Amino acid sequence: MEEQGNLTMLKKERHAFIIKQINLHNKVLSSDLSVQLQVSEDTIRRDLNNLAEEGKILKVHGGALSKSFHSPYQLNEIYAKDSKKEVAQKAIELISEGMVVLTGGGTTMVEMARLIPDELEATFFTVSPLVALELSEHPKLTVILMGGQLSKNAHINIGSKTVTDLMDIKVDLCFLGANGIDLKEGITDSDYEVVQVKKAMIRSAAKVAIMSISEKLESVQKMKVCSLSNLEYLISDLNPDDPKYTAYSEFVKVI
Amino acid sequence: MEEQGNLTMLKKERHAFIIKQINLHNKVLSSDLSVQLQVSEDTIRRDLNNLAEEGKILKVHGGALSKSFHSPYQLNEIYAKDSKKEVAQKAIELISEGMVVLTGGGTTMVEMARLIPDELEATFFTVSPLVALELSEHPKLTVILMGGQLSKNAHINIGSKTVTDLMDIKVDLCFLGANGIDLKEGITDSDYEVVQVKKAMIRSAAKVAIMSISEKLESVQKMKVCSLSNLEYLISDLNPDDPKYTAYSEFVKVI
DNA sequence: AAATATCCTGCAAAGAATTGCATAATTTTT
DNA sequence: AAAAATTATGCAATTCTTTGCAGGATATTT
Repeated sequence: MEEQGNLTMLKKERHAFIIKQINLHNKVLSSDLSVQLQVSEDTIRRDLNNLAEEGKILKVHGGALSKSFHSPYQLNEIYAKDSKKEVAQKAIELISEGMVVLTGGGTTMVEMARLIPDELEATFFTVSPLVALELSEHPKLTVILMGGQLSKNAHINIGSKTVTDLMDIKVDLCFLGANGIDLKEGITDSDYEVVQVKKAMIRSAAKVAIMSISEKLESVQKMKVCSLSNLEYLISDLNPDDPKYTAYSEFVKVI
Repeated sequence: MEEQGNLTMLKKERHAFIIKQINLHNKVLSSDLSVQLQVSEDTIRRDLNNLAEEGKILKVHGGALSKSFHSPYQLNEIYAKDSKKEVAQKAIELISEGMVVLTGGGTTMVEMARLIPDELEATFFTVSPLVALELSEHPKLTVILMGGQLSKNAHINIGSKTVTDLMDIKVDLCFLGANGIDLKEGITDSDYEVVQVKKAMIRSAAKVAIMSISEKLESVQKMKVCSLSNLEYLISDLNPDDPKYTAYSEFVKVI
């Protein structure tokens, strides 16, 4: 994540970087940013003031904090692990204005829902009630929850109704979590009904992105969802040029 | 859950940590916090003073206490919750083994979902993702979430998809919240799309029960959902023989 | 009432923020 | 394309905050 070397970094770029850091770690220090962005602390402070005026961060002595830090929900809130946030952040960068997106469930997906910038206008279909609720906090998104029977464990909607309803939609990009990812076996999962829904989701999407923390690479579950060739993107917390990734990069865009 | 290792902890972070501890244990000791947060007790005391000035905690000799037991506002909140629990409990008593039930959204409905006894085996349809998630914690229930577009405010699914899907189901009993209840005007609500969904829910149900805290009696909203004659039950926190209820008891079973 | 623990006040050092100003970069106008 | 206007950046001097500590005051316990 070397934003340096680029001698001219525009103010807006720095702002974007700062926001990203805050989303990732919930806080930033002026001193750190000064080093990372190679500008004086004065400039950083001015940046932080700008962002605070825009209401995007909470400026405090020494740096700034995520706004959600102060929200009433904060108290019981358990923040996602940084690696999940990283995955979520990378995923969001694939979404562009006006897109129609379909998402599965899981904590990484919930984290993604939280991190979507306020300016983005898009349509989100989801099979997860939890993701739907999180997305519904967003000011500009249209959120459509696919109905169906609730799975006890995965907290997503399943069953024939969900599958047939998915046949009626056509989306630009589908984000899917995965329990198993393997070079030969592709994407695998352990629950029959969940697999059916994931398959239907993939059929409805022009492009599919798998989001997963790197721990799940090289693991295989009982049932196959799809092979790697069905995928467009593989998003994990790894660096795209990580050696663990090279074999995969022949089949999918690794991010 | 140690916040250390992070060499610089900002003041606001400490405050957040302290609040979290107080919510967890109802009290904190300055000496403990000094160790946990790796700052001098003086700093802790200053933090506690800050938080006390902001009215968030109650500072006492040796540390601080949760304020929640002393604030009249909190008491009201708890009281309001109690009356909702009462309504929810009465509603549950209408559900019998094997029934197929349909529910709307709202805090009372969520409360009901929590209180359903573990032994009950039944099928629940709901238009509320929140209620669905709560119901899915139950060991024996089958939960089906009706899909649709998420309403920003009411947190229920709305739109034509929801309405047409509701046409396909037939349930024994439908539980509905209400914003307005009035002898002449019947059940009323303020949002067009919400009203459409509620009407569809009523059409799908053999019997309809309105759940509402008594404050909402004698209030009228802009749009009509149905008249009292369409209802089977009216459930509130009032006693069935309360004088406020007598007029209603000619049209519906008051509980 | 003596011993102990906790609190408060003022102080000094370190770090952070602000201000004004000079300089450089960028955009707009000519 | 040059000139002018605007905006962004870094620096130095000043001011403000935060923090830990010392010593005295105030509680709390025994």
